[in-house]
Amino acid sequence: MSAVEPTRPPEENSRRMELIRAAASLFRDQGYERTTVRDLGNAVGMQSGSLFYHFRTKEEILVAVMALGIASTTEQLAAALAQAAAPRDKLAALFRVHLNSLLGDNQAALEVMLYEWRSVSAAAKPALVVLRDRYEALWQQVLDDAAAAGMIKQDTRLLRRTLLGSLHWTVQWYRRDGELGVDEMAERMLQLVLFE
Amino acid sequence: MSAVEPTRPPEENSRRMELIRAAASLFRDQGYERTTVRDLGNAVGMQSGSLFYHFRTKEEILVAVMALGIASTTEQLAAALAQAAAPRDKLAALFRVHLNSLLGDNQAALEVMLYEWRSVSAAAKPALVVLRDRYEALWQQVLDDAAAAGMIKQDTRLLRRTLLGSLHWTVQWYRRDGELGVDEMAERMLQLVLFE
DNA sequence: GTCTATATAGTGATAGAC
DNA sequence: GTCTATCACTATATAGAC
Repeated sequence: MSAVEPTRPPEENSRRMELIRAAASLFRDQGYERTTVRDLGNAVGMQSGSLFYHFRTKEEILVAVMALGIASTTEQLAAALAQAAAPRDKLAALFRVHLNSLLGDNQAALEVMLYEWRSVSAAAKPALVVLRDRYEALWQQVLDDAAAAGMIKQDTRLLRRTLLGSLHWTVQWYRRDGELGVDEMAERMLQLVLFE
Repeated sequence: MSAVEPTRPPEENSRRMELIRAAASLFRDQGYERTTVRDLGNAVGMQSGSLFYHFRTKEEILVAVMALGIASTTEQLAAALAQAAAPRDKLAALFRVHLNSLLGDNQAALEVMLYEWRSVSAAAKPALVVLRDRYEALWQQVLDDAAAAGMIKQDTRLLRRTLLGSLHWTVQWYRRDGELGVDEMAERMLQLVLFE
């Protein structure tokens, strides 16, 4: 499988990345504050003290989870947009990529980024904000193009914020065992914003 | 001012309510987990041990904050809907009441209800869910009427969830010191969903 | 109803052996 | 790179005086 993801850095398969992924699930399920370093060690089969060989603090783990969540989502969105030609298809990509990154299998990191923001220290925020702004800039561009094509409302800056809010909040009510699939829901949410 | 709110229970002015309001602010600003009982006592000028005369556990305070947040918002919405006649005015009331309850002065309780849900024990959730469902039922009725009148899209159940998500998320980006007032923003967000 | 004092348990992080 | 052992601290909650 090594040839499948040739562009990823080598740390992808390291112990450190294994820890980040385990932390993402725990932080999502229990919250950052309620997850102890003992929980984290347990999840990867090591003692809590050993974690601090890989990370200096618990917060450093949180930041790594968040950076992974937003960066990998941005990567996926950029790839999807590159493949889509029509404005309608680019719009659809926004919804589809975001919801899959949030609600899909083994996708916990983006949710942590969105919902544990308060636990990030002031020192660590700027770097994450840069990543988030990069993601939202992709959104803004697609929305502006769609508005120019007369497909959606013109108030695109507020529209971007309301749409992202709608999508972010799905984690609070979406049930994976329900009738509605993620891609299907992405399409229906897109329909709500299109003129026709 | 006692005649202004004649229907409120007597506990409104009690020490208990004072504590609930202080807790709402602290939980909103720092999060429930990061707020200690010492913080809470400090905020109302008492020792941490004294809190437990009024509440059995810290979680009981959280639940009281949430119940206040959702119940008082429901009350305000019901009152606003009773005064609005046209479907357009009822729609506007949904946005206006919700945003003011979330972003207005001294309005912390609803935000706590929305963002600290994970810290509520399974035993305490059902009672809060009843209150939340009552609030959302008001929304659903107004949206159904507006859709029947041809003012908004027909997929009103998903629309309710996306709109509430949009509104909930405003706390993450809205700046009270910015240019945009709460009522003005409510109107613009309404515009985004109206056919014309 | 509030205080002081404290029980009980858990937390993040460190030091040094291996 | 991981383990064992533990430090230093903080948390919620309780007991009994006032």
